[in-house]
Amino acid sequence: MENKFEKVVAHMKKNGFVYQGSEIYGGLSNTWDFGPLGIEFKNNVKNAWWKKFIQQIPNNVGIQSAILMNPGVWKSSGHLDGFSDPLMDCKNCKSRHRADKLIEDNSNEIGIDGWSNEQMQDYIKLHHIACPDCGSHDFTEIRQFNLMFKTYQGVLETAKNTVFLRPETAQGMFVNFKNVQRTSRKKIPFGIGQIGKSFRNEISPGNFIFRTREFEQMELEFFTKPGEDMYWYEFYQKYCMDFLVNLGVSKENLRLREHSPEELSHYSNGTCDIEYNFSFGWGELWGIANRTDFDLKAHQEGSKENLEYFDPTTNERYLPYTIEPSVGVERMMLTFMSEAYKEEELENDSRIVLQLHPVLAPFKAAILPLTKKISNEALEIFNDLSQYFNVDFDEAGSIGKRYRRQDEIGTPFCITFDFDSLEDRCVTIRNRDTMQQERIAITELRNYIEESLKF
RNA sequence: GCGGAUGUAGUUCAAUGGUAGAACUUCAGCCUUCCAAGCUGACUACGUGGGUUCGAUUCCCAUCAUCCGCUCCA
Repeated sequence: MENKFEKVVAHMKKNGFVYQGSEIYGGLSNTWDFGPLGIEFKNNVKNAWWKKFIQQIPNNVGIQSAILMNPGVWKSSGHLDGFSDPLMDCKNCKSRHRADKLIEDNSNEIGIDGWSNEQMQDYIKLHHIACPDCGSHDFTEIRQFNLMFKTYQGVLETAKNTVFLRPETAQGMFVNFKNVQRTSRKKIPFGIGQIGKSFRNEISPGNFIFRTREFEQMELEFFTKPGEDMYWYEFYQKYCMDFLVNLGVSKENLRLREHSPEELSHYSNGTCDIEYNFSFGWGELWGIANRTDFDLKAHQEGSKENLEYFDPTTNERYLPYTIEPSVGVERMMLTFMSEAYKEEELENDSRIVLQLHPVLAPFKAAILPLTKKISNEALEIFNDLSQYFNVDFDEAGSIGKRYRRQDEIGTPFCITFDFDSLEDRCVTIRNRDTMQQERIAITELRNYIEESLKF
């Protein structure tokens, strides 16, 4: 098990799942590009989520909102104020600390949220709060780190046309709550989901694609009647967990961790994380939060628009509560990849196998002519199957070598076209995980593969 | 952002103050009738920019990137 994470990372780089961003220019810190296999894999992860969270739940619908939003959105959501950290460095030992945490950890002060940086700085001086690492009292001034990317809409760079790249996709659902409810005619409880990029100026990103400043989220905002929120909160915990398990993540490597009251976000009265046992430690994968009516209320106040839901059966008006399962696409990719990566010892050699669920595999099958002499005939199978699935065609090297190549990139089925196939119109299909082979008619291939894609 | 480590083909490793060698991979050709076979050949590297020097991949500085800690979170 040693350094499994490194092995997985090396494997992804080597096979063109992921490249260093802007590599030929020396890279750009913390940016990663997805290669041919990586984007297939990523799309499969997203499509699997969409299928389970939008397509198969009758009350859920999807949207795609703009990354750039009116700055008022971020003012109301609390991101403009709450998404920035007051940091100070210890001049003696060079460690970095959050000023507000220093005060909270070293005093009985509570509710210092509204304090200005000067107030916090003065408080720390006045109460001789020391560096927790070295005990020194020699801090730099507080510097504000805003976690939101900032840019300008229009060619003038003025404060007035400052806009932000969204730090989460969730607000797109909240601000469209009325639009979606009206046009989709959904009744509470219903959900709005979205997959898209978000941007956060993390102080310290890292662990490969686990934490990047540009990342992709899959978020569902599920609107419930107040009082029914806890039911759905628990429902989605289980639903998310099942999603992972059904796609091949073992239960031992998953755990549910409830947030303590102290670490709850400003918007939440209940949050739990599904954590995965990455080789670098347990890491948060999926956050399921009960956001109450915080967001709709905030936007109702900020926009002066009435966002209440009218319940036609009871004639009640209320602001719904929101249950939010929120997950990062890249983290989920890492989870599936870590889970799938296996090194197997065979009789005389070994193989690396990616035991990805067929739904997630970049190629669903590879068509392999036994020799190049029958490539053209085998190509017909490729031409047929590629109408329905992403499939590969490989005629280079020995058949054994080609099996191994496909094993390494997670292809669940290898279809070998041999000389008998010319006559009997059957092929050998070989299963990646069992290494069992069976002979089936070419006309059955599509059904055979399709069966494996149900989950 | 701070501290520490690292930086040579796609990968893993060499060598050298006189501009680099191999294995595997990849590609082409020959061969090959179901699990990394063989033969022949080919492509490909000193992260970037300065400095010292007659000359730098090698020494020095800066920078960029990666990894590990601090921190944070989907």
